[in-house]
Amino acid sequence: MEHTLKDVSMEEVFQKYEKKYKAVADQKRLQILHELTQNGSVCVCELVEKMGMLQSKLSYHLKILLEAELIKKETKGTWSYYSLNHSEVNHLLSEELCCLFRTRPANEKASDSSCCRMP
Amino acid sequence: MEHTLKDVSMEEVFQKYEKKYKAVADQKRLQILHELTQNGSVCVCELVEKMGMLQSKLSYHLKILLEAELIKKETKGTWSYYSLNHSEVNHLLSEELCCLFRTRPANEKASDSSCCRMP
DNA sequence: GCAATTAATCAAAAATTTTTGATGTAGGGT
DNA sequence: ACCCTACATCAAAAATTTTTGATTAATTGC
Repeated sequence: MEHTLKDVSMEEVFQKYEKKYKAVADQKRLQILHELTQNGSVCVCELVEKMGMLQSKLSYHLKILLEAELIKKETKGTWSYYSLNHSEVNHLLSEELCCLFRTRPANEKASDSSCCRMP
Repeated sequence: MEHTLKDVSMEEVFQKYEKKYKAVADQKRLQILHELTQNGSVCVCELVEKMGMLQSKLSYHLKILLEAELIKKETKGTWSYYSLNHSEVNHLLSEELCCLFRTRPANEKASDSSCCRMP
C-alpha cells in the first residue's frame, strides 16, 4: 500500500474530526451541551438532576465531551464545574446551530446576530 | 414524567442532529464526503477503487450518508452516481471546514472566499 | 475522627454499529 | 437467451459504544 504525504495528513484530519463529531453524535451529549450553553458553568450534581441520569453515566458522557475538547472542567473542592468550550464548538458546528450551542460567553461581543434560524 | 412542549420539540431537534452528526462521525464517511467534494459526481465502482473498500461496505456507508441527506443519488442504468448535498453539508458543518467538504457547485457564486483555514 | 457528599473509575452486561461474504436484482452487450 | 457488470440487501460475526451498579478517592461538615 502506498501513501503520499497528503494522504497521511488527511488521515490525521479525518481522525481528529471523527472524534469530535462522535462526541456530538449523541442526543444525550447534545442535551448536555445545550444545558451548558444555557447555564454557563454547572456542577455534576446539578446536571444529574437536570438530565435525570445516573451519575456514572453522566460522568462517562462528560468525559467524551471533555476529551473532544468541546467542554472545559474546573474543580473546586469536591465539586467539578463544567462549561462550554465556545471556540471549539463554534469551530465545529455551523452558524445555524448557534441558538442551540453557540451562545457566546459574556465578554465576547455578539457581532453576528445574523444567525439563529433554529426553533 | 412530565414533558413541556419545548422539551418535546427540543428532543426532536436533538434526535435529528444526532443522526446527521453520526453520519459524519466516521473517518471513512468523511473521506467519502471529501472524495465527492473533489470529484463532483462519482459512481460506486469508482469509489470502490478510490477508497479501496469492499463494495458492500461502501454501500453501507453511502446509505448512512444518504439517509442523513448529506449526499444525493442519481441512477443511470446500472450505475449509481453519488454527489454532495451541498446545502445540507453547509448547514451542518462550520465554515472552517469548507476546504474539506464545502466546495460549492459550479453554479453558485463563491462570494465568501474568506474561509479555508484547513491544511 | 467520623459520617455524608461529590465525582471518577471499573468491570460486566446490554445495545448498537460495522464488517464480511453470500445472495438477489436489474440492466447491457453479444 | 446468456453472461457479465453494477449495486443493494441480507444475516452472521466482530468490534465498538453505552449502561449499570459497585467501588474508590477526595473533601466537607459535624
